[in-house]
Amino acid sequence: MSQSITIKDIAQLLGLSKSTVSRALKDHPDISPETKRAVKEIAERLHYKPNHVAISLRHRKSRMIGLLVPNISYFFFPSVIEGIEEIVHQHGYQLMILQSNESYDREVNGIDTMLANNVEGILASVSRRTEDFSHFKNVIDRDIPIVFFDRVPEEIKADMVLVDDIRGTYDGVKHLLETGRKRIAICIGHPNLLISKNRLKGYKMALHEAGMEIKDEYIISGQSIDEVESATHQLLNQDTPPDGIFAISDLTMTGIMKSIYTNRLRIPEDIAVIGFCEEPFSTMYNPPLSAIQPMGFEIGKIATEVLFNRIQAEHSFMVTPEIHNITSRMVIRGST
Amino acid sequence: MSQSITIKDIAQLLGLSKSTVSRALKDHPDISPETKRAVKEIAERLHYKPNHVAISLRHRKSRMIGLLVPNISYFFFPSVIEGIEEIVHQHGYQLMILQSNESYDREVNGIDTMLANNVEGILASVSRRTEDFSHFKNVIDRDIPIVFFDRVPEEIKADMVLVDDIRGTYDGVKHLLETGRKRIAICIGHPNLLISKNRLKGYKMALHEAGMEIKDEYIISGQSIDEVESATHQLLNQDTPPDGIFAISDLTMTGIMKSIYTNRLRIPEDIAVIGFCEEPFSTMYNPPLSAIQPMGFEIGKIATEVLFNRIQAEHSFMVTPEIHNITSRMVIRGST
DNA sequence: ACCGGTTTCGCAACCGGTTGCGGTTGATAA
DNA sequence: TTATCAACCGCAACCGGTTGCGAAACCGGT
Repeated sequence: MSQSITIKDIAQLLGLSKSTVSRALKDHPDISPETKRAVKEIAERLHYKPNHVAISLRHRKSRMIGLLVPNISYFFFPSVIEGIEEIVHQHGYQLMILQSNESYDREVNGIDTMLANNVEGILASVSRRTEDFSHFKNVIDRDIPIVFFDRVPEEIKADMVLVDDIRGTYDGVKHLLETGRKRIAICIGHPNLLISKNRLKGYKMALHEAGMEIKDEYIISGQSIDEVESATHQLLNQDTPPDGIFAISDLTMTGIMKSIYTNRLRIPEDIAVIGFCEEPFSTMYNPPLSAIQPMGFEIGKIATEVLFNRIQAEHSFMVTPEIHNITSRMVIRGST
Repeated sequence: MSQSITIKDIAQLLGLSKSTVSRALKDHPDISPETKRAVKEIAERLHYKPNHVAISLRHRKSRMIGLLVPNISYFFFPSVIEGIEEIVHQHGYQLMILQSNESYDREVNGIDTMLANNVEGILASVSRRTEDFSHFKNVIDRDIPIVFFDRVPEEIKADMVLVDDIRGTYDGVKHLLETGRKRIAICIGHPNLLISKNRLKGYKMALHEAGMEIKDEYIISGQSIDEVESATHQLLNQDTPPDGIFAISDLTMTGIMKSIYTNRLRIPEDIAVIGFCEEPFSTMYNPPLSAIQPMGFEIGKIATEVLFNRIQAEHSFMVTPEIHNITSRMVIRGST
């Protein structure tokens, strides 16, 4: 009972050849109805399950999509993955998830194992430490469709799906201005990432448009909750502390809120808070936060749809890559 | 440039046979040093990468571990996955993650694809809707090691790794009692799950030991944040509302806190809160929560270590299954 | 010159399915 | 009776590696 049963077993039991069994199982017209019935019945009875590995080897196709993410912990990416899974399963594919953990080596490694496992397409969000993108060029050279999302490389020609970073930040900061805030700070992430640059750009645009000065001491950053928390602590304890703050991500938001709590500031009386923040986190705080929803679920869905379009298209490399900007939604709650 | 290069390509280029190339690449003693050098050099130059699918087919081994979880969204499971990945990668294996999304069919399906992909071992946390466990028996019959964690089936003989649910809840409730709370409520999850039963048991033990009555109206439940929130709302607005509440999980904690916030109750003056809650969520609330840390990271690590022990042992089915209880850590913060 | 032993490599089967092509059988038409 | 053709099925190669076994080539010893 320990070995799984194969086409050969069925063939021997019925005195047929492997080929006949194989064809019978997939309703090939060359096979007589009686043979088909017999084969299918015994296959059913023995719980025959085709071996994906063998099929993958023969067809050079695996019905698997590779997903490369920096991490799946806590924020944002879980939502993206939910969106991805929905589409992937609609197509009868499986998802192979690899985490880079923000390590360049593991990212390269992950791409390698995906290729070695014959994935038919790749969804990727790059590590913040990645500055050499040749492993991705490799994928493209091998004609394997790849779609980047959220954290995208600037210099690669491929499909991209991302939130409208500039617009989202611009809207958020503008909303702070409209509610009367005069000293608005921002906390950004790793400067390597395009999203950091773009979100900072949106911040500056909004301030500039309002004729306000951009002060360097109101621009802080951090890679972890703790780093953000202490950076925020410094920010809040300077001579002219900000009266509004924009958080670039769920992670930075957490650090900021912790610092505000320990500084016993009242929200929104003392300081207003808004930023990119995914459900359900924005409503875990007290008061619930006004937020720009990055809509990870939609990003995942759209990126996967784009990917399947490429997979199904012939000569996908001929089609020019597209950039999809997802417009994020701003929800106003008690923090502004 | 689009096709990946194979052992055959190298063989032809050097006028050797496939077998010689294969052996040269893995330093087989039968091959002369010069041949090895030549083969390795050209393999390097052509970026030869062995095809995992072919190897998997031949060896009936994939160097892949299958992970089945209800979902990877938001709470708890991401931490577990981090722990799992650490060990899996230490062994040079890859992780294949499947989500059941709390659906029985998708759980069965997920197990099937894992088997079809020749995973060498399975880590599983069952869906709350699962009541028939024959798909797991299947795995065991095929001699594929499987380790359950957190949400484990009661009637299957296999290794289990779980937090000490009874003890954790007992400790938490006892702590509420020690800080003077008299009317302690609990919010549990789906009654199908052993963890719900056990955690409820710990709650009753603590109350019983203190000579206190167990009131049904203080035992609420919910499957989603919204359900928990409205159940908590009812709980808090009855004639004799509780002055302490225990949350069975991060998810229920979120619903409880939302309800407490909207009811404008003060923590811990009006009501004390404690429960199973993973970092960093327990510190996102205001005040930061006293919590029993389920230690997902450790669970993942230990479950995976147990699994690899099984994989490496011969006749793993001979060894009697073990149950590993992880003692959770209680951290007291501002909410009690 | 012959024998035994080592070194080095190739043949072919195998893992589990898939598929082009060719063969056998029986019925039908000429 | 024989040529024709469809219906049905098997042979064998293939995907990309792995491996048992045998063989050729070369060695030194006698």
